[in-house]
Amino acid sequence: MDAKRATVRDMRRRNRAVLLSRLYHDGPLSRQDLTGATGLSAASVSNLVGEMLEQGLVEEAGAVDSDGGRPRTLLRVRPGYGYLVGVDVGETRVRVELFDLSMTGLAKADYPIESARPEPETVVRHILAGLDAVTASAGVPRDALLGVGVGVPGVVEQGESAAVHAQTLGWEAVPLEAMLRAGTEARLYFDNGAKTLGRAEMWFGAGRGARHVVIALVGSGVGAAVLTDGVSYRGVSSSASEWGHTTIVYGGRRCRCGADGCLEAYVGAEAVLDRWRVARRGRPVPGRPAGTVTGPDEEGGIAALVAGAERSESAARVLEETAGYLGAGIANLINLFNPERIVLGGWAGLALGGVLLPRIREVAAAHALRHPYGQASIELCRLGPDAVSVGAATLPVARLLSDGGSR
Amino acid sequence: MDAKRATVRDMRRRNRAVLLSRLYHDGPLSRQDLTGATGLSAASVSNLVGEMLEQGLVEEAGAVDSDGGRPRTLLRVRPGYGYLVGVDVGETRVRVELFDLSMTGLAKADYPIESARPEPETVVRHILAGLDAVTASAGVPRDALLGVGVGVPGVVEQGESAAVHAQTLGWEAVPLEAMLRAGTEARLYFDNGAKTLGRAEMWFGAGRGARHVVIALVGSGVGAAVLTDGVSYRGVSSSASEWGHTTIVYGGRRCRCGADGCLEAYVGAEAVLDRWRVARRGRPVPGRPAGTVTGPDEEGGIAALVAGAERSESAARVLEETAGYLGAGIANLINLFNPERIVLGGWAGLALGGVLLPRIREVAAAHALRHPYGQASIELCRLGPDAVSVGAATLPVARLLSDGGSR
DNA sequence: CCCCTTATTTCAGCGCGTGACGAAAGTGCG
DNA sequence: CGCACTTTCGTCACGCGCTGAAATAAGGGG
Repeated sequence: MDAKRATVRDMRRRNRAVLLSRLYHDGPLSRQDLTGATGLSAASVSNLVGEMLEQGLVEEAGAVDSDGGRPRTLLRVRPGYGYLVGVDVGETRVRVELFDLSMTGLAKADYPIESARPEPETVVRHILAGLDAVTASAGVPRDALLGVGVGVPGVVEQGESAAVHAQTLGWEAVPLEAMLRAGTEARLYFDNGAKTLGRAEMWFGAGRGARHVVIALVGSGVGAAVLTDGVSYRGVSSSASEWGHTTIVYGGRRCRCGADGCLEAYVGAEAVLDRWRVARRGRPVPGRPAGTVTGPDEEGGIAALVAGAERSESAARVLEETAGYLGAGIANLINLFNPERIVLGGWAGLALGGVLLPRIREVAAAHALRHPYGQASIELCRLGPDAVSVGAATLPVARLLSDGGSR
Repeated sequence: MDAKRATVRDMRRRNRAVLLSRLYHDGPLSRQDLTGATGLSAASVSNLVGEMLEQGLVEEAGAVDSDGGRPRTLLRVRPGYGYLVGVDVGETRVRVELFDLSMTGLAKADYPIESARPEPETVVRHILAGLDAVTASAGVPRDALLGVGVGVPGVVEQGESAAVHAQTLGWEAVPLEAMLRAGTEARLYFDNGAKTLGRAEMWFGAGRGARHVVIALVGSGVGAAVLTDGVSYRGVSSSASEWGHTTIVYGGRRCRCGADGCLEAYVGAEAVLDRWRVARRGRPVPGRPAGTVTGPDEEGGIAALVAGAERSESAARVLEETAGYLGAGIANLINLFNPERIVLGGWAGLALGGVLLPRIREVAAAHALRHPYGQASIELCRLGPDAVSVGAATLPVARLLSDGGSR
């Protein structure tokens, strides 16, 4: 509604941003290529690139013949211009990983979390320790750190200072940004872990090249990230895309969120295993709402279910039903968001999708409207669940690119 | 991903756009107010406003005392600078309406559609006739027409030339833009009718002031429009927000779209009446999928249902169930889009919402996650269903504002 | 009528992209 | 080996557009 005014400086920043993003995403390019790709005049490209070369933001990267004439010198973003830290706050461990600008991993530190409901202070301590550890081990000085991205399980309320609501950790409005800021001067960025994974997939995985992608993640929980032109959709406070808690079976199974018939209560890993248990024994464990029966080894359970499909009729039936719910849930995403591509991931999503993908596509086709379905492809994630920290580290990179590298 | 370069001219266009939008939406303002509101320097505001005054885009509108000093002269967008036409292609009639820039209706023409599956040519002929009729009757010359916005029932595929897919009209990829362009030189804009209604509600109705709104429309069909900062969310080809065909009861009632368990098959007007019929007779008409039983007077039926709630137990039950489905569907919107406000409308939505709104809020609260629910208010549309043409006419206005009025 | 306050306009200054022109860096042919 | 040709890249004068400072306009009060 209210765009902000533009000054002559914003223009330069923006043009630097355009050039820098182009160089970053589309590999080494010559100045010539850049004039064509961005529409800027050769003079401006030369000017802007010269400035960025001087600042060490970009560097020359060889040359390529140009039949007959002066060879083009290639340019790329200089990986060593700055470093990023990506943090993955998982339910069982905190991972802190250091990257250079080319997203090459340089160091990594893991801190296991014992409690199912860890104190925020503990997590903060782990993150700060990891920050020290990875920068020290790679010999990266503090002021070369462009920023720290943190992916958390739960809702990140972006605002003056980011706060986290994570039901699974028992966190309510934890002022994570303020807490971390007390211990470091690095620029901090926060987002939901599923969304950072989506970012990673978008930049380096199955989402490459698409403008409009929905990443659907299925693990113990179920979430989604909607990404348009590289930026993720956020509502009023960024708690958007709570796909797992949309109603898909009105009046159906009780979900751990307290509502009935959530998608998560049917296709979340716990829920799938619980449904399998019911299918084998004939009836559910009484008095226990679905989803609370957390096995010590859900991953093994899902693997067993997938493996058992050939021999066991109950396993096959549960899988078939899961494909049904998942396909309908994906059809909902297609109808609501009309994406170019749906990327299914998460550890359970990958395990189930590996065998169920064709069936999921069929069900989604039956539930979605013909037209949007025809424009969407359904694929599996290419990066593993470890990419959460990669995606978190792209948060400062995105900032750098959209700022054009202004300090 | 790839923003476009900026030149020094883009800057001026954008600053004009910022000023113009401010003036348009926030009523008469003085130059002084504008400097504060936009961040531009007083010199630039004066310069830009002077230019726009000269072009007749804005005009002075009185003055207001400023304790002790020179009074501020107020400025506003000049309503007669240009004129808009909004077209509402409904299922029973084509309405063509002429507005000035302040959205004051100047002339109107309706053309009934007899066939349930009208030929595109017929509709095009009506639109062109209406265009002539309204401009002639108001004495607006052709070159004063800023543009024509058309709202259609169905999916608008934006592209080189807009095409329309409207299942209810039996239209498949109708090249409406090309067809109209053959008969007029006006600038043409197309969007789904529900979305244009959402735009109207956003600019002049219940969405005013909110940055992030979802408009949920319930009539015979069910649709939604997601609006962020005044622009509506579109997917790859803008067929986004097909809320009515998201699955809410897995394996449930057959919908006219062919899938099972769509929201529309429960809360669409036809579906509600069908459910009521079933509730009264005890069983459905066999062999007839739900939703195809189009009564001649659905509106009367819904009114009767609402009125009958006090006496008839079956009516009360059907209403209660409807509130449940609608609440769950709205909760899905809240969870997925995390809006600031949900606006329920459409003729059936208003009729049902009038009595069911408190109950719908309760159900939505139970189904949505606490956090996003807490940030969303649920309200009723303020403008009637006739606002489709108003919303359609805002399409060219939006273009004017974002262009800063450059020719 | 003069002074004070506030709003608006004027003006010099500066940043920025552009087009034109020229330098740089190769290739191919005599 | 040198010259012509091709293609890429850098430099410069120019015009546009925003800004801050100073000047001017428009009232009110004494």
